[in-house]
Amino acid sequence: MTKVTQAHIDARTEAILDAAMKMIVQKGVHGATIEEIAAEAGLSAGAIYRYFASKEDVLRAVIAQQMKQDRALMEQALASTDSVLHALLSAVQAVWAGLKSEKARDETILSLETTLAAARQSAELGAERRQMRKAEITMLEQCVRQAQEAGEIDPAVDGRALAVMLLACHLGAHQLDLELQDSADTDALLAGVIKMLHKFAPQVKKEEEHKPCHPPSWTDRIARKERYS
Amino acid sequence: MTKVTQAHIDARTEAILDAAMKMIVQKGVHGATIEEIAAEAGLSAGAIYRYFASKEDVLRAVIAQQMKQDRALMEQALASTDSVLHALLSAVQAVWAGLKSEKARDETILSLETTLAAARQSAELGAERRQMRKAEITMLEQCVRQAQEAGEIDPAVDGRALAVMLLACHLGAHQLDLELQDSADTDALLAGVIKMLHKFAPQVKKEEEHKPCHPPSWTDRIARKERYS
Amino acid sequence: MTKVTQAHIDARTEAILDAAMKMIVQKGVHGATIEEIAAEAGLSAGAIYRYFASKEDVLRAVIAQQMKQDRALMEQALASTDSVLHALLSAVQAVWAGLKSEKARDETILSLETTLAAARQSAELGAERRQMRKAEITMLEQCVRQAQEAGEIDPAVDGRALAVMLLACHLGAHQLDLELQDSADTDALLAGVIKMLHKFAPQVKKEEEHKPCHPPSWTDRIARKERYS
Amino acid sequence: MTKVTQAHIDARTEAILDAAMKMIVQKGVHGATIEEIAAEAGLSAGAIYRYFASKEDVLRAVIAQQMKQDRALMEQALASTDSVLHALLSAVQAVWAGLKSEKARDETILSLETTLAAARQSAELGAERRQMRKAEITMLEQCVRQAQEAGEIDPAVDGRALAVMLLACHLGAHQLDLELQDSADTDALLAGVIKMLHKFAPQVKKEEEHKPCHPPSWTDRIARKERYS
DNA sequence: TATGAATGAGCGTTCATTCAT
DNA sequence: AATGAATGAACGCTCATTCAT
Repeated sequence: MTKVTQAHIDARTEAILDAAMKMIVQKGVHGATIEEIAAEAGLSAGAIYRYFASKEDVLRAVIAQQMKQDRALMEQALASTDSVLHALLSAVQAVWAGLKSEKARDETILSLETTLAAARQSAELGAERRQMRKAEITMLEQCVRQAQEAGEIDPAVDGRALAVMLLACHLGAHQLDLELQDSADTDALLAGVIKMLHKFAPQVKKEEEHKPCHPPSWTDRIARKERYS
Repeated sequence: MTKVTQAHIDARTEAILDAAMKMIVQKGVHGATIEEIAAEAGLSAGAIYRYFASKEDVLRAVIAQQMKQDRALMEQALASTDSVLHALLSAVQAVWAGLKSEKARDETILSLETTLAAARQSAELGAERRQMRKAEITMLEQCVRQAQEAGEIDPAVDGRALAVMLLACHLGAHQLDLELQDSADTDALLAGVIKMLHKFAPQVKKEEEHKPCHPPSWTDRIARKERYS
Repeated sequence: MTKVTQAHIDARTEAILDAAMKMIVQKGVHGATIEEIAAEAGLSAGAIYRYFASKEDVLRAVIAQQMKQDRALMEQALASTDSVLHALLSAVQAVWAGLKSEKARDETILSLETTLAAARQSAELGAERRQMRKAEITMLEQCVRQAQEAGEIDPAVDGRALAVMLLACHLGAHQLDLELQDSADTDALLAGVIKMLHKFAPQVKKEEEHKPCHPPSWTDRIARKERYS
Repeated sequence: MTKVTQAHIDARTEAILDAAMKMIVQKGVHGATIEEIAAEAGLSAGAIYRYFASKEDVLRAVIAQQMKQDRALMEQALASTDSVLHALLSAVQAVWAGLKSEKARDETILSLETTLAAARQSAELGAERRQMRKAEITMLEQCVRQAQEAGEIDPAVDGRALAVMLLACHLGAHQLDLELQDSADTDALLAGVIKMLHKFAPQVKKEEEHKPCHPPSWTDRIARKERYS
């Protein structure tokens, strides 16, 4: 007899999560109220509770979704196989390219909000977050190791150290991008990272052959980049 | 004419700010209550309002203070003069050493909280934050430039790009440290950064002579560092 | 013309009342939700409103039904005719036997809930309840009177007083049984009441000849009853 | 510096409890809202939480107070020593006298409300309630035993059974009184109980010598009592 | 007729803020 | 100047009730 399909329920759930993400970004985890989230999702406050057991539950779902997307993004970026160094560079560039996207700011804020929530609230969330970071580091490390075996990166380099540095650069770049807003110079940062990776190569001469995929030549655009006001 | 000296007022103000900082770190901006802050500062809730107009006012003051301290820390770290590269490395190490200190976690949390507040609330706060980051980058860039002029870093390197990368590494390292908790491997990260800086040098041979100041040889401790579980 | 017969409507109404009774017993008048009642009755929440105007309406109906059942129970218990004292004792025992039944607890709770509702809510409900109690007392009083006329109870005894006492014992016994749960000693209470009734007999010698009907010898079981912990 | 004394706090607490009791009696445990209780106590809703941690806490306190008073009343009533039967009769009369008091109705409702809460909600409350009833029964039983030893009650009577019966009569009388309102005939009930107790005496002749203490001769007033309308 | 998604009023509770002391 | 009792607005959440399907 029910006309309301599972698809409808899923759509609503999705809408609530989107609305919640938007409000969290705008007002923060505590500042976002259920009423606002509901209004943003086109519902009344009470209706939220047909889809989530509590506000905390909504928050958890938002965070979980964001973490899943985060990891998927990196996995996918590292999936290229022709040259490991190439893949690494592609990954770096793909992630960096995200900074330019519309939702970058929101995602960064949400990520920081998650970091704080994980650092403070439930130990469970913290553990989950730690697992995610470890997995990310391990993925990067394997990538670096493969590049070393392929002779693309100096075998003397500590793979893990480089992986951690890359991840830190990634996280810091997002934060800087958020803080510097329009005047951010993340292109310069990308160029720096790429140059650094090349410096780690055994031979310094292959500096030109990797020319990236989708975002056409970030490196080139650095020169055109306006200086800070 | 007043019995209550300015010094007394300042002391109280300071105590309130310290207490607020502590509570914000523990509970977050919204989670920290005036009553808790007052108790931590040794006052009653009502007394706060003799020194600050509102809770938001307290928060703003805490953030402002944190930003001032942040900038001071970096300025001081870069004040060394004998060798610019040496100074840079010292600065990097000094900041990194902070990660190990008792208050590192608190300061990172507060910094992220500030980042979020600046990204969200008043445009004024955001502008202030942007200025701070720009100044930091400029400081680092000048440092790099000097090192290049002194022949310590390859002149072909984009100074600003390197500066941005260093700052991003710094910020990201703090965040990672917060998220990985005890299992963080910031030593490896420091080693990576140092190695990277050396890679940027024209001659690779000066790798050993900079041996740092207070925290005795982070580089050495990297080898002893246990792997992730 | 209607496909839906009156029988169907009655069956649904009955099912809803049963479900409501069950939920009221479990959760109390306020604690029972329409949704739970509906689920228990095998309907959706909205369907209830085809049979009852409001939740309060359902509650009223439940209470009315309970009061009707209450009175019917006592009328039936007193219907025996061979010996009036015998009938009285049978009635007492039948009611007491109910304490042991599965539904005793539920009925007691519902009865107390009804008592409270009658004492608080509509004056109409209160009047109805009062009528019920008066009728019960009158029934018992007539019974006692007949026993007195039959020479089974001392004619000097105030029939109404004894009737009131018997009813009070009955009500109190149910309440005690509810409160003492498994460790209740209602057998002892029954024995006391029976002994009391015999004490009221002109001659004390007929103490043995009434041996009850269904529940085999409550009196005998008293001795076996364990003491309170 | 505080002008607000402990006495003030105690007074407020008391006021809240009184208000809570009043509202519970009027609307029931669930129907009584914090706002109403606060208003009745002359406070705003939020102020309640300076004195009690939660609504449930207020309820618990009300119930605990009521139970304490209940037990105290019975203990005191049984404290007389000249004649145990006399004490028992006094106790019965004292409790019965309470039925006439202004607050009797409220206390009965509160007691029933407590009974229901104990039967349903926390097992802790239920256990407490059970303890209370057991203690009451034990007290009455000892009283009966002493009366038996003093030759005032037939030694063949089961002391515990009589005690349980007395308590049940007590509880039932309160309930009946609540339901019959003004037309209740609790005097007749008292007379019945007294007569019953005398019937249990070895010799029936001492029927006149106990003439009670404070409430002057309930027995006498029975005759004047109007019949039901 | 029956459904169950949605509403919206109202609850318990928290907490920034005020103010009599 | 400092207290902390009190306020009152707002939050998260529940649930009786409605109504499109």
